[in-house]
Amino acid sequence: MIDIALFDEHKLVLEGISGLLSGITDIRIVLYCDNRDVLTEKLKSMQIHVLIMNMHDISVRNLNLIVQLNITIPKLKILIISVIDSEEIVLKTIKAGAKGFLGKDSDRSSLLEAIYTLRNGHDYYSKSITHLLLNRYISSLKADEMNQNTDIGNLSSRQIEILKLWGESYTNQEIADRFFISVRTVESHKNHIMQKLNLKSTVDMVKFAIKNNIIEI
Amino acid sequence: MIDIALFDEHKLVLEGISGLLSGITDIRIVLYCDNRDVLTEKLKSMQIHVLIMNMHDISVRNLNLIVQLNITIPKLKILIISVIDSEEIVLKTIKAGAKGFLGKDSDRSSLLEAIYTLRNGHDYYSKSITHLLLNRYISSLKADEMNQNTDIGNLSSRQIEILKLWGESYTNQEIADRFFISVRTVESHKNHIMQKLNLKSTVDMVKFAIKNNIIEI
DNA sequence: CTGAATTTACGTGTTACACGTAAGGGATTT
DNA sequence: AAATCCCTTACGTGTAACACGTAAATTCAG
Repeated sequence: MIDIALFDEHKLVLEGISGLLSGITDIRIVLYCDNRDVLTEKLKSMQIHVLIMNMHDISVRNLNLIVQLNITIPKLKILIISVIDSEEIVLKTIKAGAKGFLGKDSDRSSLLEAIYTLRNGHDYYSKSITHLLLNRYISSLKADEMNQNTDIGNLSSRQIEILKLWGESYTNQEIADRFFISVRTVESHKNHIMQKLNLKSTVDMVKFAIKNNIIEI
Repeated sequence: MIDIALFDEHKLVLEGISGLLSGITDIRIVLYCDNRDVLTEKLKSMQIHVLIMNMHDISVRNLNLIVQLNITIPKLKILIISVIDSEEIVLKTIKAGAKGFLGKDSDRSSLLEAIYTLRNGHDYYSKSITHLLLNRYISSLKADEMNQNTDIGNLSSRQIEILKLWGESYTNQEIADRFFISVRTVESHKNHIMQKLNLKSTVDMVKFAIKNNIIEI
């Protein structure tokens, strides 16, 4: 048996969703709520599996509600329903901690699917959302590839070694000790790196090293 | 009419795919190729819409082939078929420039769907691939969120201003001039930032600033 | 083998950082 | 009203890092 809570500030929507779920034997709606202020308190006192929440807009209040619920009641899975399936709203709600999102392409069967999926501990996104996220991811993958391949190859292996340690906040002296060379030599290496890459400052050198996966953020 | 090329080093696979596509009136296989060395030349001399390529393994040769084809024949859409639908192979082929990927869950109808989708200029990924990519993206989104929210809020607006300029490789003197304050004050601000955030070096300060979107890479 | 690049290193002057100290202002608390 | 906390400003002093030039030994490729 799955216990559901419904939250929306319009009672009509509550009734509509409620109707869609009537007749399902293993789904039970145990809370209807149209008041944001009492929602958290009520949810805290009950053992609810899935909260279905309608997102009319992407207000900070809504996002905060999701974040707060995830903190106070981690077991509760939040399923978002929204007619607005813009990238922004989807990404922000997921980041806030929603475990499912039903876009405007969803029907009764995908609602049920989503509830069962969330109950089983997995995420659920309707088709349109899936496409949207996927496109975004793919293009970010491709963008990644574009931004690779600067001229790390021009640096010698020694120079990269130095850069790597320096990028982990070692002092020149520590680097010198590690390689059994003089501090002045470490300085020379860094000078050469700066000249070779035409960098103006050490800040730029950090950025370069990060871009080229020489150091981790 | 869509013109297709098939590439695989095993002739059996070529015949198998060919069989799946026979009887489709608007799809025409115009090139069967089992030899990597002549593939590019033949493709260059023909006007082919979709290349179907079987990926037995994720070798550099295969990935390079995709990259090279995308450079020399940009109009050509590459559709990958593979029984290995590991994350690695999928991500790498997509990054290399493949426009579609059919995992082991695919059947004849999804092959057709993929061909038409690619011909229309869109990407196509079979269900298992879609799930795989989506999970990866979602977890990266959530990881992002985890790594956010360090204690940027503890920095005063003045301190952030200083950090921002310094992160763009301005010298202390330049920053001082811009704000009509002493160089020593700029130093003080940076000292306070380091103390407050418990940073050991300026390298760490750059990393902090990047993590918290104060400066761009 | 020869020229170019790498690795090593120093000199000298400037800039940045570390750590402490401190005064004045604004906001909040007691 | 006084005490407290934080922010902004600033200095003193010593150390570390950087800028720029120079240079020798080594390595590497044409």
